[in-house]
Amino acid sequence: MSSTPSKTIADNSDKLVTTLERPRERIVKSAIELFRQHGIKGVGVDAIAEAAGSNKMTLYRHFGCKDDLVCECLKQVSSEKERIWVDLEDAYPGDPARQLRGWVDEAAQRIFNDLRGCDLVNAAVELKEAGHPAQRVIMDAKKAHVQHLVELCRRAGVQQYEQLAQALVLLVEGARVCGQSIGIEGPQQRLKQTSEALIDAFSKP
Amino acid sequence: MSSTPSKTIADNSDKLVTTLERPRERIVKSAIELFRQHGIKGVGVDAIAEAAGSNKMTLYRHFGCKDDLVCECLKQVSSEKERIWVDLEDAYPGDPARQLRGWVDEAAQRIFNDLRGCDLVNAAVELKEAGHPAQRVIMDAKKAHVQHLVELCRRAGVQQYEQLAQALVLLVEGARVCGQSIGIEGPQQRLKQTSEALIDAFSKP
DNA sequence: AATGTGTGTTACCGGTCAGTAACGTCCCAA
DNA sequence: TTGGGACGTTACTGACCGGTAACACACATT
Repeated sequence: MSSTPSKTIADNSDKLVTTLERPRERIVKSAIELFRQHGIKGVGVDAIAEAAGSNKMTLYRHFGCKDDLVCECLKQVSSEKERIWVDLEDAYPGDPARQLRGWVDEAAQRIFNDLRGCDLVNAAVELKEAGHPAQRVIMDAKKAHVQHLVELCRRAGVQQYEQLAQALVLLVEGARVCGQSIGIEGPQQRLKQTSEALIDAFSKP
Repeated sequence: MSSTPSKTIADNSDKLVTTLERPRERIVKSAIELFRQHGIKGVGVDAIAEAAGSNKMTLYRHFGCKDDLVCECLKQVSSEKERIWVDLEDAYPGDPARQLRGWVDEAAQRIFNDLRGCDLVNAAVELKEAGHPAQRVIMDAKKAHVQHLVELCRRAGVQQYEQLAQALVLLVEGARVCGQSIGIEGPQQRLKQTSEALIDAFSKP
C-alpha cells in the first residue's frame, strides 16, 4: 500500500493493531474493539479483517465462522475480566473486606470511563436467537464472576454473603445499563454510595 | 390465500394481529413483538409487514424509513410503561408508600415472566451508532420514568427520596439484565428481598 | 535447493436487506 | 356514478454480508 521501509514487518501505520502479534491475535483484538463500537451485528467480517491488517481468508482459516470468532472474543473478554480477582489480591493482600470495596470502586471507575456497558451483556442482548453458541459462553462467564464475588463476600466475614454479593451484582449491572440508556447523568451516579452503604449494613452485626 | 368467508374482513387466521385495527397499528404491534423476539437489527421490514398482514409499501407509506418505525415502537412501548403510575394509583389510592412496594412487585413480576429484558435498554444496546434518532427517545423515556419514581418516593415520605429511587432503579435494571445474560437462576432472585429491605432502611428514621 | 506452512489477493456466489416504482383494487364519500 | 384516498401486489435496484475457490507469495526448516 505505502512504502515499506522494513522488509519483514509490514506497514501498519493505518491499522488499529501492531503487526508484532500474529494475525489471529490481531483479528480477535480488532473484533473486540469493533464489536464494542458498533455491536456484533453491526460489524462485518471484512471490516474486522481490514482493521486487523489482515484479510477475510485468513480470518476464516482461524475461525470457522463469524459465530466462532464471536465466542472467542467473548471468552477473551471474560478472562480479562477475571484478572480483577488477582489484581485485588495484589492490591490488598489478605484483606478480603478491603478487596470487596475495591471491587465496587473498580466497577464504578469503569462505568464512568466507558458508557458502552458490559460486552457480555451487550452480546446477550444482541444474540437472542435460540441456541446461539455465544449464549453458553456468556452465561458461564457471568455465573463464574458472581460466584467469585460470593466467595469474596464470604471471605470478608459477611454472614449473609450470598445475599450481599447478589445485591451488589444487581447494583453494578444496573449502573452499567443505566449509563448506556440514560447517559452520563443517571442513577449510576449513586452506585458507590449505595454499594458501600449496603456493604456496611451487611458487615455490621 | 385461503377461502374468504367474509368479504370485507380479510382472512387473518395465520397472522399475529387482528385485522380490526388499521394497518398502521398492526405494523407497530407486530414490529414491537418481532423486535422483542429477534432484536431490531435481526428483523427486516418485509417480515414486519407480513406479520402485520400488510406489505412493505404500506409500511413505507406510514413510516419514512425503518428508523422512524423503530422510534414509533419505542414511543409506544414507553407510553405503555408509563401506564403503571395510574395503575398503581388505582390499586392503592392515596397510599404512595404502598404504591412504591407495588412498583417493585410489578417489576419483579415482569422480570420473572419474561427474560427478554427492557425493550428500551435492548434498543439502546443495539443502536449505538452516534446520533441514532432512537437514542433520544430512549433517554427521554428512561429519564421520565426515573423522575416519576423519584416523585413517588418523595410522596411516600422518604427523606432521601432521590437516593432511594435511584438505588431501586439500579436494582431493577440490574435484575432485568441479569435475567437476560445469566438466565432464570441469577441474582435477580434477590430483587424483591433487597428492594424491600432498602425501602425499609430508607423509611425508618 | 526443496518443501510445507501461514498468509495475502482477487474474484466470486447466494442470500438478505432497505427502499422505490408502477399498477391494480377496494371502499367510502360526494 | 364518479372520484379519490388508502391499501395491496409485483418487480426491481443497489448495497452489503457471510462464506468459498483458486492462485500467488514469503519464510523457516531440512
